Parts: sequence; structure tokens; C-alpha cells
Amino acid sequence: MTKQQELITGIVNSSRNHPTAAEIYIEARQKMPSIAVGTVYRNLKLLTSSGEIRKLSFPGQPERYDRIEHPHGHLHCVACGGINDFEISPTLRDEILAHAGERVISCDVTINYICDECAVANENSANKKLKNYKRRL
Amino acid sequence: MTKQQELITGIVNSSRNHPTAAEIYIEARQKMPSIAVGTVYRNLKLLTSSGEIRKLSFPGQPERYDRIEHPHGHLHCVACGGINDFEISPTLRDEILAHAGERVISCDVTINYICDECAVANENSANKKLKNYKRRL
DNA sequence: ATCAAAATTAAGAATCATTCCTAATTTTTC
DNA sequence: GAAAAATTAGGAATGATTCTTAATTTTGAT
Ligand SMILES: [Mn+2]
Ligand SMILES: [Mn+2]
Ligand SMILES: [Zn+2]
Ligand SMILES: [Zn+2]
Repeated sequence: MTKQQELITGIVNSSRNHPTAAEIYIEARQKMPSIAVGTVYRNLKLLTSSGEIRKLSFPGQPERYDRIEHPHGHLHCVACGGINDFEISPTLRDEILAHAGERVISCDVTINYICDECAVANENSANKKLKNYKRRL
Repeated sequence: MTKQQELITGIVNSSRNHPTAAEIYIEARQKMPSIAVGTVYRNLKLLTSSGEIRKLSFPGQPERYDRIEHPHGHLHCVACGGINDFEISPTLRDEILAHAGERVISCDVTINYICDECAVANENSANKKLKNYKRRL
């Protein structure tokens, strides 16, 4: 594992913000000013495909990276774009896995919602959004 | 609702392939050769944000669009990139929703795995991939 | 240690998906 | 049926990610 890989792994594993590649690159430059953006992308891809870290996709945003800790899902606020973790109970996990048989690698659970901050900050607008939305649950 | 919107909605709702914007554009041109690619993107965005259709994000792929039928999750083969639907049981749905309180808009459940076809087509390679992978369930 | 082969990197060009801009066209309102 | 508002086609612009290449670092056999 090269210095660059170690640095990048460390940044992802110590972050609780689900950072993008660009954000990881900015942080990496603090410790290693010569690092190239392509190196960050390449190593993020390597680390992801070996399962060292986790890659998250949200519509309209650049990809985000997450550490692998206890399995958890994500609450995604459609108003501010914020992403928070939530616990996946063993029951829920087993229910999900029962659907897929063997050869399962991982699973991603994302709940799209309007977070508390956005709801109080802009109550009428958030409520309108929620009301106009054709919900699918 | 304009002719273009109607056409695009129809294509998404009649497709079972989770098509990308580019694929929808190609199909749209069959019926309306003058339609512009920007129009497809703009209307897909409008339809998505009003909840008429559903937008799916998978790492490293362009965004995909899905009709809204009974709630379902997605099985994503990491080998071939194929995407298939799976039923979400009411139990599973309720478990998921219990995590998010009110103000929920939708939820996405994706299981990453290696599909049957890929497993038999390239048994040793798929098994190696599965073995080298640090699973997170 | 010494050298050659293999892997990784920095830098920046290239690509791909998506959005933005503008003038023309269509739809709505009065 | 004219004026105003909304939508479109077409293409330029943007942003994220990958690709290319030459230089540097690591590996590993002598
Ligand atoms: Mn997380
Ligand atoms: Mn589907
Ligand atoms: Zn929010
Ligand atoms: Zn497959």
C-alpha cells in the first residue's frame, strides 16, 4: 500500500461526512501537496472495488465515499442534499438478504426525506414540496 | 402536458429496462425525430421532481429512470451492471419507514450481487471477485 | 547493493453526462 | 386574435471522471 493509498484510506475512514472525491483531494493536499487528483480517483476506485471503502451514489451529486463500519443505511434530505446515517437492525438486514440468495456483496438502503432543519427553516416550502410529491413507499 | 412530456413519460412507463436518458432519447426520436436531447433531460428532471417517475443512481453509470409501480427494490449485478427488480414485502417496507419518521418521500433499496448469468458464465472469476471482496452486509 | 522489470504517480488532455443559453415556436390568457 | 408566458431545438458550456504519457518509485531476482 503506497503512501497515497494510505493517506486516502485514512481520510475516508476518519471522515463522518461522506466526502466526495474533490473533498478528499483537498484534504489530501494538506498532508501531501504534490498529490494529483487523478491519483485520488484511481485509488478511490481501487479501494472501492476491493471493498475497503464504500461508494455512494445520489442523483445529481458527485459520488461520495464512506467508511465500512457496522452496516448502516442513509437518510438523504432532498431539500439540502444532506446525508445522515441510520442503523439497520439485524431484522431488517436479514429481511433484505433473504431476497438475494448467495453471491450478495453489499446492500444500500437510502431513505429520501426532508430533514428537521430544512423542515423548520422553510416550513411552508417543505410542506408544499412534500404535498405536491407523488409519494412512493 | 406537452407532446414531448407525454412521449417521454410513456417511454419510461412502458419500459422494464431502467433506461438512461440517452436510451430514452433514442427511443423518443423514433416517434418524434425533431426532439432535442436537452428536452429529454429537462422533462425527465421535471417528471422526477414531481414524483411521476423515479430516478436511480448506480456508481459509474449514467442515471437511470424507472416507472412507479408497486414499491420495489433493485438487484444490481456488479459484474455485468444489470439491474433487476425485486419485491419489497410490506414487513420490509414498514421496517424501513419506521426509521425515518414523517416527511418521508421515498426509499431506495439496492442489493449488489453477482447475478446467475454472470456466475455461471465466468464461475472462477466471479468466485474470486466474491472471495477477494470485503463484504459488508 | 545492483540492475531490470513492474507498478504507481503527477500533470494535464480527453471524454461523457448533464446543464445552460438563446432565439424560435408553441401554448395560454385576455 | 394579439400579447404574454411557457416550452422547445440546437448547440455551447460545465463538471465529474477517466485516460494518456513520461517520470518516479517499488519489487525482486541476482
Ligand atoms: Mn454512511
Ligand atoms: Mn425497477
Ligand atoms: Zn435538509
Ligand atoms: Zn451479471
